[in-house]
Parts: sequence; C-alpha cells; structure tokens
Amino acid sequence: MAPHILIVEDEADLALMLRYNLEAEGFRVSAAASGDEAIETIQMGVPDLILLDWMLPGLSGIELCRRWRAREETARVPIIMVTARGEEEERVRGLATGADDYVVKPFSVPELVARIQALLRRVNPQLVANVLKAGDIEIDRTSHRVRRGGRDLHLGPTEYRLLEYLMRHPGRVYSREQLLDGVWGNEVYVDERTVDVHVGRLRKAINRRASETDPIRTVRGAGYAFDERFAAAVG
Amino acid sequence: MAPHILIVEDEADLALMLRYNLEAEGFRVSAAASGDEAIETIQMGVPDLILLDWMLPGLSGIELCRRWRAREETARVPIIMVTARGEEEERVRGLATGADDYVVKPFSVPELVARIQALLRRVNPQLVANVLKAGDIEIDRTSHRVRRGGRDLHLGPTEYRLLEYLMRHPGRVYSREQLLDGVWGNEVYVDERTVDVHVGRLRKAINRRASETDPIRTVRGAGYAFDERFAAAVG
DNA sequence: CCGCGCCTTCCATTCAACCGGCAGGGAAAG
DNA sequence: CTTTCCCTGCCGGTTGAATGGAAGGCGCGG
Repeated sequence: MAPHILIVEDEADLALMLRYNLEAEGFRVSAAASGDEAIETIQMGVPDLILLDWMLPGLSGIELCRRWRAREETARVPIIMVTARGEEEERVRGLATGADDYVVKPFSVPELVARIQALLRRVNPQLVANVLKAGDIEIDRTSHRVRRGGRDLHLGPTEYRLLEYLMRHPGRVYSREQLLDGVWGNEVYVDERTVDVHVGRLRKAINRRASETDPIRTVRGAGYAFDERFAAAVG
Repeated sequence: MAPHILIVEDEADLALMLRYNLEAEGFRVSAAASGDEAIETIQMGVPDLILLDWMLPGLSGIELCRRWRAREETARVPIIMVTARGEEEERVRGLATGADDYVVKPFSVPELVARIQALLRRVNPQLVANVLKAGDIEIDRTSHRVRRGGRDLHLGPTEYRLLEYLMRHPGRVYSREQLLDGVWGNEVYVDERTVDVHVGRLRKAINRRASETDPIRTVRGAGYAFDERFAAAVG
C-alpha cells in the first residue's frame, strides 16, 4: 500500500497543488483545511506522515504538533512543517515541539518529495523500500539486481527499467506511450511497437523455466501491467 | 470513457497548449475559438466541463455562461473561467454569473488539472473515480478489470469502453449515434446497427450466469442505458 | 394482426500482439 | 586500434482475437 500523507493547509490553492503532485508521486493523500478538521481526519485513520502548515486559523501548528506527540497512536508519525519565509524563529520552536523536518515556502516539489521519502524511510524502511518484491521476483534497486526464486536474472538496462517501472504500481495498466515517457524518457523518439519487443524480451528473461508464470499482463488495446495478483498466485 | 472537456479560447497557441496537456492527462478535448462556435459544438454533445476564456471576440464569456446556465441540458456543467491578470473585477462578475471556478493567466498546468479534477469530482465522482461500481458489477479503470460477483469478466476493448461509458451516467439513455461518438470516437464512420451487436456481446459477457439480471436497458426507439435501479435491485 | 425495431448468428475482414531476425552503434576486451 | 559482443530499435510475417456488416427471426407496441 502506498504511504498515506495528510496535508494540513488552509490555503486551498496550495493544498490542491500538493495533493496533485503527491498523488502523482504515488502517495495516498488526505487534506484538512484547519486544525479541527485535521484532528477529525486523523481519527478516521492515522497517516504515515503529516505535512503541517505552521500558520493555521484556529489551532496553531505548534498546538497540533504537541497534541499528536502526546498521544500514543500519533506519537511516531513524522511531521514536516511548512513555514513562510520570515518565520524562522517558528522553525526553532517547531523542531523543539517535535516536528521532524521543515520546508520554507516557496519550496520545490521534488525537494519536498525527497524529504518525505527520507523521513518515511527513517521511520519505516518498508514504506519506501529499496527492494521491490512481488511473489518470487525481487529487484534490488541499489545493486540493480533482479532475482527470481533465488536465481539471478540477466536483464538489459532497458528491460530492467521497464520491469522496475511496472512493478512500482502493480496492477496499473500503462499505455505504450506512458511507458515510453516513463522508461525511455519524454524526449526520445521511438516507435511504440518497440515497447512490444522489449516486453517480449523481458518476458523471455523472466520466465525462463516452464513452471514459472508470466507476471506481465497484456491488456489488448490498452497496454501492459504487472499483474497485481501475481504475488498471491505465486506467493 | 474519459471525461470530455470543451475549451473555449480564441488564442490559438493557448488553446493548442491546453489541448495537448489535457489530452496527455487522459481527457477528451474539444475546442472552440469563439462563442458561436462553442454553442455549435455543444449541440453536438454536452461536455463534462467547460474551460471558458473571459475575453472572447463576439459573444462574451459572461453571456455564454448565462445562456448555458439557463438551459436545462447545460445548467449543471461545471465552468472554469480563464482570466488575465488585472481582470479581477471580471472574476467577481463571473462567479456571480455562475462559473464554478477560475484561473488567472498565466497558470500552471498541474494547478489547472487539479482544479478540473476537483470540479469533476464534485459534480459526478464517477467521472474521475478509479472504480465504477453498481450492484455486483465493478470496473477498475487503473487495472482495466471488470468483475461481477468477484469473478473476472473478459471484455474486448470496445465492450469495455461501452460498459464504462454507460456506467458513467446510470439511467441516462444514449442514442446509437451518441454511443458511436462517445465510445467509437467522432471521426469514425460505422453503421448504427453495429452498436446493437456490441451491446449484445456485452450482455452475453456480463450475464453469463442464469441468476444474473441484465443491467442494460433497451429503450425502444431511443437507445440504451445502464439501469439506474440495478444497484438497488441487486444490492 | 401487422409492421417496425431489436436480437441473434454467422462470416469476412481488420487489427493488435507476438516472434524471429537483422543491422547499427557503442562499450569492453584483446 | 581492432575485434568482439551485447544491447537496441525496427521490420516483415504470423496468428488469433476483435470488429463490422448482413440476414433472418422474433417480440413488442400499436
């Protein structure tokens, strides 16, 4: 399951922008426009991380932070505070109160994402693991190694990236165009059929043994997906 | 079927940029360069959302907005107005006239997309939902899977799109012509009877078991609809 | 009862995905 | 510097599924 992020932000524009970008990064996102709303939202389910605006109407960010830290359920949820430039002193008080990190508006989205990943990794490495796993297939992203049933598989660079890309969102169907954008890069000019060829090669490399099921699903007229039921089927 | 957006914009460059970006986001896009053209376009099919430039040659955005709001068919279509900086007073009048949201040029595409998603969700959550559900029938759009009572159904691409299209607006009756436009695409030229055949195939694929009720309602002389009472009847 | 409109079945055609092979390019090895 | 190997992208052909059309039968509504 994708990590769940709660955004506490009263500026609707900013909140919307954040939601959109974080969802594009694969996070699940909830949003609250005030402290009271945030508390209410958290009662419905504790998120994996909280993005907290410091300047809130009503309950302040500091107060929220303190309350969450005091409760058993939420004490370990990482909090990133969002401050406007010039609230530097707030930052000190914030870190003292228990926030784990901070960003200053305006911030870049990639930077924010990087901080989020880092915090999530610190608290729960599983959430942003460097090892993708599904059934008996395992990708180690740091060493660029792929194994199936213990055996090492030999993949070309493109096949590797393709597999990684597909495994990032098991079940999700990608069109050839999306795959070209995501795996090859948006500036390259390559024929869409080439995707077929590489999927074919990837399959040949992965399903070397007769007993092994093909984890890649072809969706006629739509594209390809890594079968989300593969893990359960092979398990 | 993907939500349909109408762009009313006289600056050709901007219109093209919008079309390109929105299509990349998976929307279907029509464009009109003037108010008259927009009215004409809408007669061919009501979009799910309208992006309306405020400064138009001929009929003004305000006037268009007013007319659409007055007509039954278009009264509920969300409208986002596009204003240039410095037309702030226009914005007030626009919201008063019935626009649902506005963006100020220059705007970021992700921001615009986020607003579009939000509006579509407000009007009809089905439009941007990941899973369409009615009774025991379920379509997962990201994984392109269709299930009934837990079992997977095998649909061809056309039947899939047809079912999705019908389920978007349960109860609404579509003529064969509308279905050809919406499911096949407006540029294709196919016999109307062919729709019958595909509805037949869809039915066969969906109602495989004897106990299963047919959710597709034939309206003699008018077309087809996904029965809005189906969900309640099946439970 | 009549006639129009819908449903079904069948068939030819088209189309999308897969396969094997090939040539260019680049990196690594000699 | 040359040779070799591997990766890559593309092409043509094959196969099986999906599609579009036609025809006949049936049922509904008048």
